[in-house]
Amino acid sequence: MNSSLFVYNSLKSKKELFKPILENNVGMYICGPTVYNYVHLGNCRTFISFDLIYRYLKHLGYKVRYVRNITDVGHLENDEDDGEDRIAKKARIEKIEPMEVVQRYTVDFHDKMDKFNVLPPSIEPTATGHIIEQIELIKLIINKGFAYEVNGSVYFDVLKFNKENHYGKLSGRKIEELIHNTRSLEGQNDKKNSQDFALWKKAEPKHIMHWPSPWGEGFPGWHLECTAMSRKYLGQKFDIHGGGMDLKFPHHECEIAQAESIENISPVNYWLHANMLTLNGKKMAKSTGNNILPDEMFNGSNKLIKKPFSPMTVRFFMLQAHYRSIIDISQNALEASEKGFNRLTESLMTLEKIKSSNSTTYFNIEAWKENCYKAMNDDFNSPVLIAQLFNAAKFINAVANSKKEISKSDLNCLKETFHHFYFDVLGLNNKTPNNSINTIQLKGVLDLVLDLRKKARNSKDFKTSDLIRESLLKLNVQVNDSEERSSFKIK
RNA sequence: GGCAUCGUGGCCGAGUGGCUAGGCAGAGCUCUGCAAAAGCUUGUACAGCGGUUCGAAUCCGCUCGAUGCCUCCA
Repeated sequence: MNSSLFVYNSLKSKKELFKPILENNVGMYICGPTVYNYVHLGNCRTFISFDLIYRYLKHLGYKVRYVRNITDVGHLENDEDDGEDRIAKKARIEKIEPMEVVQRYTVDFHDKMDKFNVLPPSIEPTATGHIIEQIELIKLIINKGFAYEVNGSVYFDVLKFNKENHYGKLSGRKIEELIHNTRSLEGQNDKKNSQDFALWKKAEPKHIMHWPSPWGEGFPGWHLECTAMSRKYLGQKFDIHGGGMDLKFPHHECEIAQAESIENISPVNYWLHANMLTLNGKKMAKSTGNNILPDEMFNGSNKLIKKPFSPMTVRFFMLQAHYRSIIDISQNALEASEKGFNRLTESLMTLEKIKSSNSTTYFNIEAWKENCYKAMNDDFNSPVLIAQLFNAAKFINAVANSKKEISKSDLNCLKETFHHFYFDVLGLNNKTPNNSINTIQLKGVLDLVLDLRKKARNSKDFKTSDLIRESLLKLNVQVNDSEERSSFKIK
C-alpha cells in the first residue's frame, strides 16, 4: 500500500509527512520504564500507544529498529544533591540488592507488556549495561566545553549551550523564564546554575550503586542514558523518538542539548509524545499514589472498579482514544468498551462463516479499506479506525442475516483487511484462558443438558426449561434459543 | 506566577470552516412459549460572550473552567 503517513511532530507542533532517513527503514527510540516499582496502568498506556505506532509502521512494510530502554540506574528522587537514586532507595528499604529490585520489576514489566499484547522491542538496552558509553559521551561533551566537573560530579552547562543553541525548543520554554521561574533552591549544590543537569553524579557513601570513572566513583545521570543508547543503536540522527508527555521537559529537552552539544546535529526528526492516563481526573503517578495496577484491573481487586476487566478490554479502551488525548479511566467507560469490543469480536467470528454471492450490495469494500488506512495515516488515529471496523461489523451482520450480499473477491478483501487491522495493527487478540476444564467434555455435557431442556420445552414443561436456562446463566453460560435449535455461549 | 494543552449529546470519545464519526446507555422493532442473547432502526451536542465569514462546534479575541509541565514521573 502506497501510503502517505502523517505524524504529529512535537518539535514543530504540527503534523508532518513521515519520511524516514533511510528508505523503508525506521529507527525508533522510546523511553522505557524505571524499574523501581510495579508498572502502573498509566505507564502501560504509553507503551500500548507506541506499540500501535510500531505495529502500524511494520504493517506499512517498514523495517523498524525499535529500541526501548530499561532505566535501572540514575533516576533520582529529585535533582538536588541529596536526591537518592530510586532503585537504590528501594533496595535500601527492602534490604535487597539493587539488581534484585531491577530484576523483580523488569519481570513484572515484561509480564504486563505480554498480557497487553505489546510486542517486544528490537533492542531493550539497560542503563547499567552502557556505563562505558555514557562515560565516553561525557568526555566528548566536556571536550566541547559544554560540561564541567565539580567535586566528582559532572554537570551540563545549560546557559553556555543556550548561547549558540536553543535550550527549550521542544518544550517551548525560554531560558530566561526558566531562570526566573525555577523554584527557589537552597543553593547547597555544586551546580553553576540551577538549570544545569547532572551527567555524572559522585556516589555518596550511602549510595549502593557506583562505577569507576575519570571523575571518581559515581553513577550516570538519567538524561544521558537515552542519548548514549539511542546513539549506539540508532546513530547520531534517527527517525522517531517517543515517550510520555511528561518526559518532554526536562528529559527530552536535555537529550537534545546533549546530542547537539557534541556535533550540532538535531538528533531526532520526529518527536512523538503519548498523553497521560488519568484517574479521577488526575494524572496517574507512582509518586503520588494516584494509580491502579494492571493486575488490580484484571482481577477487580481495586475499589475503583466493580468488576475485573481483561487486558484486551483495557487495551481496546485505550485505543478508542487517540494517543495524544488524555483519557480518564472509569467504570462506565470500561464497561462500554467491553461491550463494544465483544461485539466487534463477534463480528470477526461471523465474518468467518458468511458465504459469498455474485456481487456486493450497498457496501464499497475498497472505499472502506481506504478509510481504514486514511485513519491510521492521519497520525495513527486508532479511534477512527475502530469506528470503521464497526461499520464493517454492521455490514458483516447484514450479510450473515441475508440482508446484503458480498462477492467472493470482496469477501477476501474484507477478511484480509479486517484481520490486518484487528490483529496486526491494533494488536487485539482473544486468548481466552480455558480454566482447565476439558472443553470437549464440557461441550458434551452442555449439549446433553440443552437436549433435555428441548424435550421439556416440546412437552410445554416451561418450568423445567426455564430452571435449566436460569441455572446455566448463573454459571455464566448463556442459552441462545433460535428457530432450529438452542446453543450456548460461555460468557 | 510562567509555559502548554484542552473544554463535544446521559456516559466515553473522533472530527475541525458547509458533507452520518463510532461505542455504551435510553427508546422502538424483529426473533421467542415467555425471556435472554443477537440483529435492525433511532433522538439529544459542540463551555460562555463577542468578532471574521454567504456559512463556525471548527478560525480570531476575551471570560470562565480543567489538566499537564515548570522538582522525579509513561
